[in-house]
Amino acid sequence: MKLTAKSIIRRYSCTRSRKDSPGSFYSWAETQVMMQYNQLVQVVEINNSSFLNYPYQLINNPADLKTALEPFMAAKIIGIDCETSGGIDPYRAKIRLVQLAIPHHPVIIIDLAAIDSADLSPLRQLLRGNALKVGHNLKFEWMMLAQAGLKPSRPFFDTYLAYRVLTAGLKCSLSLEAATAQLLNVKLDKKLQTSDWSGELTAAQLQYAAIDAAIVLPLRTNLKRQLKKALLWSTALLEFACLPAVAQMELNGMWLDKQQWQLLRTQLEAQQKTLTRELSSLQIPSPNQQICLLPEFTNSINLRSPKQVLAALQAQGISVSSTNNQALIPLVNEYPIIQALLDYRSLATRISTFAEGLVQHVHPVTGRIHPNWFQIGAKSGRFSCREPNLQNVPRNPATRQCFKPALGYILLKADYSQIELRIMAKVSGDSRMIAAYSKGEDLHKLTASLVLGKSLSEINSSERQLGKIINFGLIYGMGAKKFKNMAQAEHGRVLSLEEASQFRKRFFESYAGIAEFHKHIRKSWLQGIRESRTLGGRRRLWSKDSQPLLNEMLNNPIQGLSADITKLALAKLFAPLNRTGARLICVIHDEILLECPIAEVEPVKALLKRSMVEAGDKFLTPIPCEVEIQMVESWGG
DNA sequence: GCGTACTGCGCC
DNA sequence: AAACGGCGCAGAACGC
Repeated sequence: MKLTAKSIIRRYSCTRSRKDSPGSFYSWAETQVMMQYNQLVQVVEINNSSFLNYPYQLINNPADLKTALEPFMAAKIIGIDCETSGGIDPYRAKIRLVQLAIPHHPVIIIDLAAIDSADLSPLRQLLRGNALKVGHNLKFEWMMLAQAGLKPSRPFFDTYLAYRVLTAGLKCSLSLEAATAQLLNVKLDKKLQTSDWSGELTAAQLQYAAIDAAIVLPLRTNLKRQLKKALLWSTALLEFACLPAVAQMELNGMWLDKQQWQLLRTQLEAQQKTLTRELSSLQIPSPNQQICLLPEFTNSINLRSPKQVLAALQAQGISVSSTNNQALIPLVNEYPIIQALLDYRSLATRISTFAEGLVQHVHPVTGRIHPNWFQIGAKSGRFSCREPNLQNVPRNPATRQCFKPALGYILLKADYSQIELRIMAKVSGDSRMIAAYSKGEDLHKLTASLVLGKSLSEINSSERQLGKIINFGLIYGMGAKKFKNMAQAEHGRVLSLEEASQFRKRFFESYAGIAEFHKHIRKSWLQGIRESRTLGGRRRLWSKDSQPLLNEMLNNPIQGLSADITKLALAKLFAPLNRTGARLICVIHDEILLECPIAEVEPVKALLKRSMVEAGDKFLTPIPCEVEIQMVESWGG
């Protein structure tokens, strides 16, 4: 059906009138309407407010604090910012200033160095109140205030997260400076951000501090309007609701058994030594090679250099064009040295990135690992994690067994079962998938049976594994060639290109709903649409100078909704979890890790399951959502 | 000597 | 033309 501009706008307004709530969701058809609308509208916002000078009041004694906060107690919306001395690590830095802003009122700057913690109760009460707390990257303020015994309560409006929700997929700075320049046409001077906040403060420093708290209020107004206009309000609310859980998780950190880790490291290094000897036959090819019997004098290559490895392999008569796993795995049977090479490289990664790298992030104060969690780290809406990245710790038991709960605690490890396949079933409405899930059937087995033309009961575990590769590859648009390679590399099954494309064809014949879904997305891709939406309404954009890839558009609605679901679960979990002794310590996309006092396992387990299932059901119904929870002594099980 | 792009690989 | 997607990290290679 062809839509006119007018009908798109009419249908769009209809969609917009839905009630906004965190995690409210849209039908597939509605997400299509949003996209078409956004193709029509170009929004230009200009605001010339001047924030060069902003009135403020410095508070440095208890009596003034009480008086100064009185107008804030009745406020519904408060701008918040903190300045810290001694860095930005919540376990080592100290808050120097807390700045609070309400409209038409001087900013209150509270000097925490001058006021005793016991005299801060008016501030504590204010932050615990129901007012909306607005700030830029509130995860930081939340952690710092929590460490000072001033933990702020919901609701929050984080202009940093809001700006990311609005611009997901685009390359742009998310700093307060960039956001105000872009959205308010106000140029902030951030030179003083990293100045010394520990001694006597200058008027310029105080002025700077005041502006940062004040500016987030008009920034919020602007962002809220744009979010609503772009139908991103419920996504933003979901992020805001999730924020305190993320901040708390970062403070909590995760314990690593350093002694056991050191033991593992020693073993890995010993293995690496053995492999190095096996690989000594790989040499730098040279036309007039000298034969030398002592390995330490041979011109042996650097095994971590792709360039040298490639040359050495080719010199041995092995015809390869790349030295990555994909290219080398098919050759392991033919050339034993290739297996040794692959093992060496795997060990090299596990030693440098993990054995050596990870342990450097154990915090000197807490003895735990506190990575930086980025709530919207990925264009799809997924989390990312840095310094260190706990989302890519090797799965092998010896590694993960070093991650343990604190004394008196146990780990609860909760997984969504096959969440992305279930999401595919939901968004495509594929009848065969829906029927299979409602009967509790195994989708990987089903796929294997459909593609191989066998009955379900005939499928063995190896064939099921092939089904898994097919499911996860083909739903995101994998081509026959890559599928062939993958089947060989990860499953050891050698397919001809014809067989591979035959399997691929059968897959899409078997799941006509998925084929239809792909066709639909392909169509909007061909139309040049530069955005993708999840059923939660979350949006990913592509900038004008980058052509969206079809497969990115096929993947985004699935991966993005998975993120929506996990975030809704975290938002639901946060408050009730705080009434227990359990702590959120890690999130790996569809997996949530809690550290739980042994005495509280049963109620916490029930709470965790309920939060996750409710979040899943909200988006997946009628597809059942399954969550598996394990109680374990370590992350390794 | 320093910053950046690339390769390769760990996870979901 | 480009053909599973999403990350972060380490080391080598290269350009300034």
